[in-house]
Amino acid sequence: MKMKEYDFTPIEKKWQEKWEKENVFRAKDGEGKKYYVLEMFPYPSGKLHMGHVRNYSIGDVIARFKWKRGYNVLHPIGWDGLGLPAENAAINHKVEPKKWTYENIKRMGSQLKSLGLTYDWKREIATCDPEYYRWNQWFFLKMYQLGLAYRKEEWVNWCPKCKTVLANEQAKDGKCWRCGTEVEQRKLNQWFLKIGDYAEELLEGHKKLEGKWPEKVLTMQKNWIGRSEGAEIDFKVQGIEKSIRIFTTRLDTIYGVTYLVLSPEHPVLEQILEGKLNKEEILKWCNERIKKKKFLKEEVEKEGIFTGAYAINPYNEERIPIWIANYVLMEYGTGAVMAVPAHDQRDFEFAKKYSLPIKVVITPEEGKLDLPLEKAYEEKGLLINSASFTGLRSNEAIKRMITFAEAQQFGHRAVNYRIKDWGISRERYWGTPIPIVYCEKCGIVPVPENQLPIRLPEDVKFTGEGNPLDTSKKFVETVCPKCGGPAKRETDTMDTFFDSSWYFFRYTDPKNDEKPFEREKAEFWSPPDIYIGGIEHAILHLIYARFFTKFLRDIGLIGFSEPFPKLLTQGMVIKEGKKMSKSLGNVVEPDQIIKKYGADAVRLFILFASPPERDLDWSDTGIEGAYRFLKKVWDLFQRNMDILKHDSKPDLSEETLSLRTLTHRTIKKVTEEIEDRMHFNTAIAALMEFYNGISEKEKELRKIESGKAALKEALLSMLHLLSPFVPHITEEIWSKVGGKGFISKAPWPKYEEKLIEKESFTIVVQVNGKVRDRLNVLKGEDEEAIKEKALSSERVKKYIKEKKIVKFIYIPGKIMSFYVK
RNA sequence: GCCGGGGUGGCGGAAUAGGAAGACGCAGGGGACUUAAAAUCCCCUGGACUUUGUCCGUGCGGGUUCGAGUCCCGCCUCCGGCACCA
Repeated sequence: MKMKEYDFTPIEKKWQEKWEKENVFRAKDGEGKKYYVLEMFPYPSGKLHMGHVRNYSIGDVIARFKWKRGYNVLHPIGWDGLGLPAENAAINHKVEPKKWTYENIKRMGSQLKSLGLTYDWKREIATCDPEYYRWNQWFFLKMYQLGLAYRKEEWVNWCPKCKTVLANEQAKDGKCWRCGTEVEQRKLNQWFLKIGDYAEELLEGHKKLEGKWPEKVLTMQKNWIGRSEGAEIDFKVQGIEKSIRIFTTRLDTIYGVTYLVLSPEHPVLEQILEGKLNKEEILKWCNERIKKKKFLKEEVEKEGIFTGAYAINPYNEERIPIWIANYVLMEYGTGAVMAVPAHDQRDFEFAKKYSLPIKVVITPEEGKLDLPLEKAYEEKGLLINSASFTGLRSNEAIKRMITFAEAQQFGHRAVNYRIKDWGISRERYWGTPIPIVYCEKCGIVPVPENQLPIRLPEDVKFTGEGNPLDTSKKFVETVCPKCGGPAKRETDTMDTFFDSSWYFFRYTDPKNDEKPFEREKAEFWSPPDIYIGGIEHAILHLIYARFFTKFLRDIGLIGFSEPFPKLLTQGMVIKEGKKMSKSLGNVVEPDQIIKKYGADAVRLFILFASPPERDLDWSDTGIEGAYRFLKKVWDLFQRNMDILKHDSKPDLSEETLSLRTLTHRTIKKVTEEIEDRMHFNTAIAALMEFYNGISEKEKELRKIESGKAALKEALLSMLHLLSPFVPHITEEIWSKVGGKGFISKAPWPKYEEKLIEKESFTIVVQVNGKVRDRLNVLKGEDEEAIKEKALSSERVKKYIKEKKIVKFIYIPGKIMSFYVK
């Protein structure tokens, strides 16, 4: 008999077409038990990379598993279509961003389809579609009404090459995240969202996510939000009315303050320096620091300058000098710091450099400080030299000192956050236009809702300099919605993180042209039951989306607060321990691999090689192994076609029992690995063992009727268990053996508990912790009988001899342990 | 510096609640089939030794326990994040 060979190309094409044509994976609003699988949508850069393949294969296994478990599954895909590369393409290759983007979407869409993913393509969205970004504009207007969106002049990171504003996180280490150019500081009018208003809630919400999000991500977010408790205290300035407010977490050290320090950008400087002879000199010094201060890689040498002014410590009325120093940040706290050189290392270094006094006010509870100090003593301890607070422990002193400040009205308890408001303005073209016009008469005027969307104009010039939107007269020149007079449009567009902060709701109602989405639909599907994506979005995207969800709740569009109750962050795909990159020349192209081995083999390998959260080392021989396995599976089914078509029921006859036990154990194992742990590598390993077990017994069992039935049960179970991982080959075999409909939707197999219980066990016998023998024991044998067996074993006897058994432990079904002396 | 997460054969990884360390796969070695090769199949594959078996072995050093890759204490090291945050 000549067997048909495994020829994946036509098989994969055939089933991809069938699935699409017969609308197999359409999510149905409002029906049955729902399951929403979400993967981070891709930026349409032009082609799929292995990271995408991994991300979407993981999601697809879950989606297919849930379909087979009878769920109504929403598994959508879309495109994070706006962003800088489209514009760079326009500059470098003279292609319009729109054309470039949609061509990429088309190409990447067909790449995704070649992987056999279960997306509901009817729900495909693209953020660059005016029908999508109009809702960005709509949300912005709501935020503006609520005071959540506001405009202010702010120092911003400016990339001189991209000629754009960068968020702090896009300016890592002082370099532009895209082009690597050194970032400069500029002061510009910017639009901001008050994410700071939600800082506490964002932190509070983590409690619900514990155990469901990777701890790493939660910690990163916590650090990012950076809550710290302390007090704000006002210091009067001698000679002027104004006082300077500082924030401190160590109020217990306030008797050790020997000077105040202001950030070079501090607004109070103008007043303090009024009338001082060297005012200009000092301001010039400040400006120099502002320009270069941010994002320098190494720690900058501390530098300062005396203002000539003095402040009064409200606790002891002491007169202390006011300095300006480069180590104080304007964007944290109040931009002013009380300096306690004895108990803060930074102040200590500064005080040493400029010969400022160092006054010890905290001493350890046990032992003594060596004086003079060689470095600051930053620990908490007992207060000394602190008037009526002397002798108190730090924590108690802080409490009492705050109470004192509040009673005297020069200070109060305060909480500070590191997280800053979200600057969304980008001086760019390929983004969502901010729906604001500037009227000479009326000032800042929001565009009325009925004028949305404000579309991106097409008569723009891409020169690589400045904002292309400024070059479109048609766009810029408009009329004021309020007075009808001439006005100019805002030409800044929104940060693309705005687009990705709510796209997962749009999937639930993607064609709605009256609202962003229907609440009923959004709430039927969302929140997504699982969200899968790269760890690189641990902070920004995931915090913005959480913030956005709380905002949507506050305007009544949804009724819950956390968008992603369960998060799976997958590791990178690397090769030989290194990140894949063009410069290293170690990029593996999904297209070529699919062509050579087929989508099923690629999926199988990528899921088998490592658990999802770890980095995955791509291996050219590993993919061969996956392909080999599929060929073996194919052949196994080919040569057993007769059995599979035969009508039979497995029984409990003795010679089939071990295979039947293996079958049912494998069902259990694979089910749990997918459902509970999402460790697909071990699920696949179990299936390979299953294959080995079947092929070992195949010949024997084919000879008897009951054996054929057991084989049939095993083979069909295997086919179902394999199908979420390798959907094409299993669909093909399913159709060959006369399976009804699509295996993709046929019910997942169930295991029988009674077949999983083993008839006999191996009991390990240890003497003094070392394995000395293994006993075969039947189910139901009692402890005494087993013990007797163990003690009569020659191997065990040898080690016990005439020694005394001091301790004896028996763990049923596992181990027996003797401790002898 | 601070906060996370790791470290198991030649390699990717497994061991889910403290109970047989190394499942499964890759690579390697040997054999079968073949004129030959590919493909396929079978066997071996942590180390050492005095090889019916014994001892050692999960980054290092201690500890708890009948029993530790797993728990505790102290280090080393790699990766990631944050970093003058008052």
